Amino acid sequence: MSDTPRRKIPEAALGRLPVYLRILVDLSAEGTGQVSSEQLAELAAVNAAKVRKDLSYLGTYGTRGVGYDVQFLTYQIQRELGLNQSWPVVIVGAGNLGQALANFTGISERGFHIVGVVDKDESKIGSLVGGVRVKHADELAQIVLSKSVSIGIIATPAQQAQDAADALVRAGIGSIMNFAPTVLSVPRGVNVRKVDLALELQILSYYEQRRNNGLRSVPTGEQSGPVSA
Amino acid sequence: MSDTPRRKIPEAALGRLPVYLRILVDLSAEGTGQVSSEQLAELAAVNAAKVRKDLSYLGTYGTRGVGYDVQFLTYQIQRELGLNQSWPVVIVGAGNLGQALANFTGISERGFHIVGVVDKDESKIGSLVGGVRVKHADELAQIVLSKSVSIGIIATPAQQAQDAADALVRAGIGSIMNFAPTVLSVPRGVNVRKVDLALELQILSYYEQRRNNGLRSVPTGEQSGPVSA
DNA sequence: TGATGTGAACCCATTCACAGCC
DNA sequence: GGCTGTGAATGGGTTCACATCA
Repeated sequence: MSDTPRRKIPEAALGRLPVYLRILVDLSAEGTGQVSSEQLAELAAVNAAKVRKDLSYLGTYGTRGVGYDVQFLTYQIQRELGLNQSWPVVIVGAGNLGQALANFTGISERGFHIVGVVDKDESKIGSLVGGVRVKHADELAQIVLSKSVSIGIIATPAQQAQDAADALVRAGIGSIMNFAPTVLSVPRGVNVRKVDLALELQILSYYEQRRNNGLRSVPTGEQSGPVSA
Repeated sequence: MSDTPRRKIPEAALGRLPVYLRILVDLSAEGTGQVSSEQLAELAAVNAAKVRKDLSYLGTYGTRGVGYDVQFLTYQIQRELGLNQSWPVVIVGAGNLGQALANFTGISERGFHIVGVVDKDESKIGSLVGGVRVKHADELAQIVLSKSVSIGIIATPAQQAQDAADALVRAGIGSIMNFAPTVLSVPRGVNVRKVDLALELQILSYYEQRRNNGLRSVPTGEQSGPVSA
């Protein structure tokens, strides 16, 4: 009803909205004003029917016989994703990854800004990463509270990830992005997303192994191959 | 057949195998020899039936009434994922992210090793990251060939990601992990996986927005956010 | 006419529930 | 008795195909 759909979007469709969004922003930069589901599908490397169904969860924003207005659709997706506000984010862990994340311009360009980076390691405290000074992990709660942070990023080693999660939850954070290779245990209601590099590589490894089995011999000399008693 | 299942594992199940694997490795380190589907499920935060079905794709490796042998199951998962060999990996892009990835110990600890890092930026060439010297992007094909690399990681800015992909494919690589916020276009048969930080954050943002809507005052229909002035 | 929006069909993934084996 | 392995049931996601409307 009305034009603010509060029904929830299926997880799978939700995961594609940011992809469409980015494409729309690019199209807009090129001066494109209208786009069809077919074109969007092409650019996002998915099926056109899927695009239409995904977008239909937002509301009825297309024009039959014409397509979608790029600007308008951009706005609607942003609003639905909550990107019409800039979310303050705190990063736990100032190692390689934490620093890379803090310095990653894509974050601030897309609706988020880093308001704090904390670490337990005294030698890192005080250094400047991503425009903020690294503070001690003990100050986490204080930062979360004073800056009304609701999204936390865990970029610690695996051993400290659960502690970091606990601290974030205790501080009142509602959503966690976990870069540590651990399954976090958090109370019901806290959103967690996991990004795991090694895990993704291992999946690639599986497909690559299959590719090679049909085509060529084993890539590395390391070992005799997948089969061989 | 029989003992070596060459049928392909469903994508969804495949994505969970590395999670089980990591848990098994941890269990083994603690000296645990046997594990039940129930315990594994608990640790992986999934349903026990799912664990059993997932593992059943590998073969019949459990013992009814007892559970799974940790060592043996570990080996079987590793073998199925192709992790009984160490895959050489090349990284394109030596910026913040590329450096963080190259220095990430989790990679080398889990069946992969970095054999090359390339960049177009002259100022980066020659510097040492992750134990290897950064070379010019022109040398990519030569590295891929001489080291039999089949997995490439794209850690460039969005604008250069497609070029990087093209170069990797031309050099004969079969699998690509894409960290750039772009939908890559590659020939059929090349495996691509995308890891997109901003995209994941935007999904969190959606859930966080919904959380706030039910619980606290809305971050204001228009903006003003959780912070407000 | 041309492209959206969507019921219906299809397909894959998850979960159930129990037969089978230790 | 206990726990795995798996058919069968369920549920979600994708795709089809067409009614609908600018």
